[in-house]
Amino acid sequence: MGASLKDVAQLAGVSVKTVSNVVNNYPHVTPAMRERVQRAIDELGYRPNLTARHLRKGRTGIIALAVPELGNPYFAELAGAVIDAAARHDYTVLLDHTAGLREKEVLVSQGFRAHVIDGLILSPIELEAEDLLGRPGDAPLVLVGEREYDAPYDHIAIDNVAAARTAVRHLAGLGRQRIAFLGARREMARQPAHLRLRGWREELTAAGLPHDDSLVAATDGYGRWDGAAAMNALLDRGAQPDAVFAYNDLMALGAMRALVERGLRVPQDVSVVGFDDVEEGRFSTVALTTVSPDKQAIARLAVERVVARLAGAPQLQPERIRPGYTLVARESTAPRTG
Amino acid sequence: MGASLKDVAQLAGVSVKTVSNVVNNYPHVTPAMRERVQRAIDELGYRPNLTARHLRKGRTGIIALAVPELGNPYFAELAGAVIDAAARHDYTVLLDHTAGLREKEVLVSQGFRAHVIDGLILSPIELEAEDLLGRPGDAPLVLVGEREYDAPYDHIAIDNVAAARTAVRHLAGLGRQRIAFLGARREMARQPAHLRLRGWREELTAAGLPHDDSLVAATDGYGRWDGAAAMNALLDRGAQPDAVFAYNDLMALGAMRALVERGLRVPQDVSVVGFDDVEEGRFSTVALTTVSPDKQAIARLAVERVVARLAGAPQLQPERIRPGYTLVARESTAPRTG
DNA sequence: CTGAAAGCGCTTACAG
DNA sequence: CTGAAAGCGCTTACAG
Repeated sequence: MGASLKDVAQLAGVSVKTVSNVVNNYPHVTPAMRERVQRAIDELGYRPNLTARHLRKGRTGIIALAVPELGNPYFAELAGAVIDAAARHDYTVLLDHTAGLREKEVLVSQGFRAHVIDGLILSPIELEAEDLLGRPGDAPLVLVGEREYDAPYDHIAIDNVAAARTAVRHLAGLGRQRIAFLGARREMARQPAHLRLRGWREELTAAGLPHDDSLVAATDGYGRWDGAAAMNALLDRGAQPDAVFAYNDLMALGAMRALVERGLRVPQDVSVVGFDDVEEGRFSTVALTTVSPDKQAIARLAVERVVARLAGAPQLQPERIRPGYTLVARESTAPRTG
Repeated sequence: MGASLKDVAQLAGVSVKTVSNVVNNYPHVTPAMRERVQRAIDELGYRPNLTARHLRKGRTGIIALAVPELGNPYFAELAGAVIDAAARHDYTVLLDHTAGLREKEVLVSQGFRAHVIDGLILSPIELEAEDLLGRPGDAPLVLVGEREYDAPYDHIAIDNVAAARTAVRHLAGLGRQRIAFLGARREMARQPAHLRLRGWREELTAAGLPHDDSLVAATDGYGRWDGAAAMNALLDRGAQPDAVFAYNDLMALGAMRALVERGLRVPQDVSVVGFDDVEEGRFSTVALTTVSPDKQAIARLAVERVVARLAGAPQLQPERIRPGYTLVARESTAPRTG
């Protein structure tokens, strides 16, 4: 049991209000009074009970972040950036992961831990727009990532179509003609890879290249293993790509591994481009070319948006915000010289 | 503004106690009463205010986890496992990272967010035993990882000396004679690599191999870049190792990258063993041999320990708990055949 | 099985 | 510049 405000007030011989003033650095307190109270605080080892404060103020200073999978370094790096950005606004971060399961995403979006979180940043995979309809509570929700919704919520995401086109253009510029796409899904409509696949298709057309659907590999997940499996499936059915654009770095890395195992050389035989710019791609034996979204900006904007809404920014319209990205060319798409 | 218990009670024409009984699934409530109350709850869209509950009960159901760096996949994977383990006990996880900075670790260990977290799991890098002395508050603290302290706290960590010896034994068994260690620090006493370096030294002795200090590379950090830099430094000073045991997988991966850049082959010229078994090592072009700590067990045990202390387990002595580990041999230490 | 009331530890008008 | 008092929304003995 720690000491309470009342205990401190009693020891210092003042009212709780005065102690509260001191604790909260209320300016108009005489130095003598401040010192007297501080002495009592030190003596008792008093620490304010934040829970009581929360109840009283209706705010906790905690925002939740829910990502699909912390094992994916993209989300781990993003989470780190969100924690830092939140700290700059004196917020702490409650972290949850959804495994990309709609059910879990719904649970989270409906406000898990009601009243203990002031706001929520969610990176959904399978969530549908209708799931967002009757959100109870008033904790602001900010969406992050490549899924798009017709829903009145802020959404922070780079322009995935344009970014994908940049990647494909890079490959086409290298003279590659049979550019595969790894990471589609069976039903395409609203899946995460949707926009990147569209970018792939658009840019192929722009480059005057046919888009051969046998060069598209569908997967169930988005990890290294899925990338390797998709690559193998493609090769097994005789697709013979000379380049691969993968949904993300993890899949690209898995694909590279599969290529090497089959005796194909990267980049000489097959060029590879990923998406996310996770650190690991910089250190793979063949360093990975990738689309690098500005993760710091994504994290910062998401947090700022939550904070602005909490500050009651008047008439803040739900907005689609597009942070920047760059194509980082590395060894996996080095021009054929040797 | 959500509805309160009182609002529900009023609408249902009962006392708040009765509503509380329903909300908390108190068994002795007549079905008719339960239904009446439930109807009022539904109508008002009532959701209990957890903050108030927390204040009243003195518990929040939140435990904090502080790791050095989420960008290190080992910690990201561990964090994921902790979140899952905590969920099994109905706890949510507040996540923070310390960058391995003593100052931040002290802050965290002193109970950041007092009263909002019920307990704390901390993986320290630079924290000293004395920093743990006058911990205020009574939130249980469980330590995790390779730093060891003479302090009355639970500590979950695999046997780092034995694990390191296993790795070095594996290398020696391959006939390697000049086994380098990557990841020491300038002042060795209490640094994280301490125990693994000791294991390296002990096993070298046991194997009848001299331990040449020129084969030990010190680093400042523990990332991929540090591993590459340490490897290069070692090679630059003409050390000529035929094997490398790195403090962790990230450093091992960085070292492999450096070796390849210098035209050295892994494993033919230099065998490499890491530590952590992060998924990325399974997919590197040369799959990485590693010591694999049982992360699930570490996470589970840490959470269980916090929960047990919160449940007021009587006379629970602070304990050092040692989860298991295995050596996973992969391509980076394949026997020389070719 | 249900109700009336106190209290968790704060903050904040409202006085003075 | 400081004090007395109400109230945030729950839970929990204590009665009945």
